[in-house]
Amino acid sequence: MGYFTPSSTRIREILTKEKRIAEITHSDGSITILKVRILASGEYGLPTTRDLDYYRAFLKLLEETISRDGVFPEPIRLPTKTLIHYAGKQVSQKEVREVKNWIRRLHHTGIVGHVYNAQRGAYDELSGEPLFAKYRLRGQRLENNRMAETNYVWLASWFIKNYWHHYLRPIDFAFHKRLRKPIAKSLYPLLETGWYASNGQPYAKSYRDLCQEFLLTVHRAPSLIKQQLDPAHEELYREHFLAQWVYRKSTDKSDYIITYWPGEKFFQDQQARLERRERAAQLAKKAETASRPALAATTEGTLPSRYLLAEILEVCGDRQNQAAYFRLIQHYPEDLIRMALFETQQADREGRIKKSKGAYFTDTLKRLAHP
DNA sequence: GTTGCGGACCTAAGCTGTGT
DNA sequence: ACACAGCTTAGGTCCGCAAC
Repeated sequence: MGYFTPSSTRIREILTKEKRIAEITHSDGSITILKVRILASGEYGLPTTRDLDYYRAFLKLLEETISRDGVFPEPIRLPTKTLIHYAGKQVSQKEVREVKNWIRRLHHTGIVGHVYNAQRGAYDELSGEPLFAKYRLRGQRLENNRMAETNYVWLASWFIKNYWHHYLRPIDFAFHKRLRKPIAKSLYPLLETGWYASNGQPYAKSYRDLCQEFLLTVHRAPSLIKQQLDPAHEELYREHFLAQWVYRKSTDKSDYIITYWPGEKFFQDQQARLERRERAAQLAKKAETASRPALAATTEGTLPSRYLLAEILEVCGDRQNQAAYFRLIQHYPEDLIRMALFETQQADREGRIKKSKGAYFTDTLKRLAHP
C-alpha cells in the first residue's frame, strides 16, 4: 500500500510533496494520474521499515484472534508484550515505548489520495484516513469509563475491506526477518501476492511500477537497474523463494518488465497452508458433531464464508443466485473458489465472458474441482 | 552503456550522563 | 539502583557521479 517503504529518507519528501503513484490509461487513451500524500504528525514521525516489523506482528496477532474467535474483532486487543514478541524483539523499556509510539504513529499518519486495493486490483480514493481510526493505550479510559487493561485499536474501514486478502496469505515472519535487504523485504509480499493470484505461474511486473511502489529511483540503463535490484533478487534466490528472474524491454521500449519465477519455498508455504487449513476444517467438523444442536450459526454461515459470499456477489453481480453461491461455498474449498473468482475477474477484464459472470464463475469452479 | 567509488543516510548495539 | 535520552561506533544500503 506504499505506507511503509524500504528507505525512510525519501518518505520525508512525500510529507511535503505529492508523490505520483500510478498512471491509469483509460480505454479512450486519456490518462489519469493518481497521487498520494502521507501526512505525518511531527510529534510521532513517519512509518519506516521498523514499523513494518510491528505491522507484520500486528497482522499475525489479528489472524490468530480471528481464527480463534471466528469473528473480526472490534476493537482489536494489542498487548504490548505479545506484539514485541511477535516482532521478534526482546521486551525492554525501549521496545515498550516503541510499540506505544507505533500505535500513535499509525493513528496520526493520514493517507490522502489513492491507495491500492489489492482485492479489486484498482485504486481507492482516501481523504486523510489513518490505518488506526481510533486507539486506546493501556491505562487510558475507555468509553464505558473503565480503564483499558491493554491496548486497543479500531481499524479504518478501508483496511477491514481489504483484510481477507491478507488473511489468506499470512506472511512467514521468520523469513521476513531473515531478509537483510530492504528491497527484498518489500519484494517478498509483492511476489507472494503475484504468484498466489497467478496460481504459481511466473509473475511479470513493470520496473517503473515497482519503483513507484517502493519509492526507488527509476534508472534507464539496464546495468544500473541490475545494480539496484539484483542484490535483493539474489538474496531471495539464496533463500529459495525466487527461482529465476528475467528482464526484458516493454513493447514501447520505455520501460522494463521483470518476470519472476517462484522458488521451492513459495510452493512449500502454499502446501503448508493447505494442510493447516485442512486440519482446521477437520477440527471444526469434530467440534460440530460433538455439540450439534447448539450450532445455529451454520445456517447463516461463519464470518469468512459470509465474506466470501459478499465477494462472489461483488464480482458476479447477481443477488438472485445468492442461495446457489452459498451452496458452492459449503461444497468447495475456499482456495478453489478464490481461484475461480480470480479467473472470472480476469476473464471479465479481458472481455472473454459471453453469457454472464455468474455462469462463468460456476462453470470455472466446477471445471477446477473436477478436471 | 557500464563500472566502481564514495557520500548520505540508515539501523543496531553499546556506552555515558542525568534525574528520580 | 533504575529508567531513559542522547551520543558514538560499526556495518550496511542506495544513489549520484566521474571515468571508461
